[in-house]
Amino acid sequence: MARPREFDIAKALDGAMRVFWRQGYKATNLPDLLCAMKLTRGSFYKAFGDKGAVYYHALERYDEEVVSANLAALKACDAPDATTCLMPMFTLSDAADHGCFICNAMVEVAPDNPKVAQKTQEMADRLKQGILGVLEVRDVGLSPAHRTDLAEMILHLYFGFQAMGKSGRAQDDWEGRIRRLLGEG
Amino acid sequence: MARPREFDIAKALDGAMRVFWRQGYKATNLPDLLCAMKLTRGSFYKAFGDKGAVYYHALERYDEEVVSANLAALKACDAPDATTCLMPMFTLSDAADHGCFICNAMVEVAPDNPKVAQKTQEMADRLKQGILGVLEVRDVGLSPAHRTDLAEMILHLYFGFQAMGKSGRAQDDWEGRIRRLLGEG
DNA sequence: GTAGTTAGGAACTGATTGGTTTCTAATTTA
DNA sequence: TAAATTAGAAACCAATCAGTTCCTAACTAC
Repeated sequence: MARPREFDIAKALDGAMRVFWRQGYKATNLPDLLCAMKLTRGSFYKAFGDKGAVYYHALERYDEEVVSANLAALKACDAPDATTCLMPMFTLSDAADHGCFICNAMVEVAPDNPKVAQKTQEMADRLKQGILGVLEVRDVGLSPAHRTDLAEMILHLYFGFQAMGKSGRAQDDWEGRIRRLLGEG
Repeated sequence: MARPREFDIAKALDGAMRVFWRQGYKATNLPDLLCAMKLTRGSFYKAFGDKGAVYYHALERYDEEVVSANLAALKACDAPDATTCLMPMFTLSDAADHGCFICNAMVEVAPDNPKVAQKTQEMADRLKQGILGVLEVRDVGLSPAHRTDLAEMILHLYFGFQAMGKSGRAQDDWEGRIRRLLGEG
């Protein structure tokens, strides 16, 4: 006894993810957000509550889509060396030329939003585990502690890379660097 | 034949630097900014023009004060190993528990402000040169190209470290990692 | 058909935004 | 003393902000 929802919640959140990813939280106003979600104000507030809630859901979708796809690619890689598998993380694709949503959320939103802070940490941990998995399958000579350290360093390199990318800095030869870091030179 | 300015421009910009550093550009409104600069609206607009101009000046002051102090410390360090000299960069002091202003500006402002983008790149380059200086005095066995690569990696590690720090993540043993990265283990 | 829920659109709220103007009083140099 | 410039406070501006309300129309299940 009710008219069914016409828009697709997942698709709407996809649009929200994209616009928050590109513009950040504060810089995205309601009209921007509604346009990206293809929703009107009424439907928006009835379905999601408020802007902050949608931002969190957008983070969740980034986790489910982008991060998961990233992890799957790391896992599926069959190159014999770890560097080759990790390189895509250090190639700014056209689709992601606005940086990494996790990094953006950490810097802009996390400091005064504990829920977002925790979510970004969880996502960073997932990435780290993915990197660790790549190392475990290959550089078997390393001690587990050393391997964890390397994964953490690559994760930090990744975030630093993403942050600097947002200033438009030209990117350099990361393959050689990662290779040397992992002793695969 | 004119009443002299009573407030200290440098001190006012210092206050602006602190509040922008802590809160970011968008999250800092005029009342916040005026309070931090200890200025009234009238004096503010007459002396500086607008909020955006003050943000840029705040970045410049960060460069002159914080970055310069950082570089001076790197240069003055007399420890025999590079790691010991670089470690302070990876220790979040109380004074800077809101991260690194350069990193914040890169992520929040640089994407749609070319002047800020260029300034952050210049500041990052200064940091890199400082790191490079530390390496040049010590690890003389390295080739120049390898040394530049290492400096760039440490710079990226630093920015990644700062970004992740904003999510409140507990910090781990960076001394061991840097030491191993530089072959000083 | 009717109850219940949705969509879409528009109007509206109260608060806040960055920025301007206008006033008086103070302080300087010539 | 007179011209010039500042400080400080307040009122004011138009625009924008997130969020609410109200309306009609559409749709589904009972």
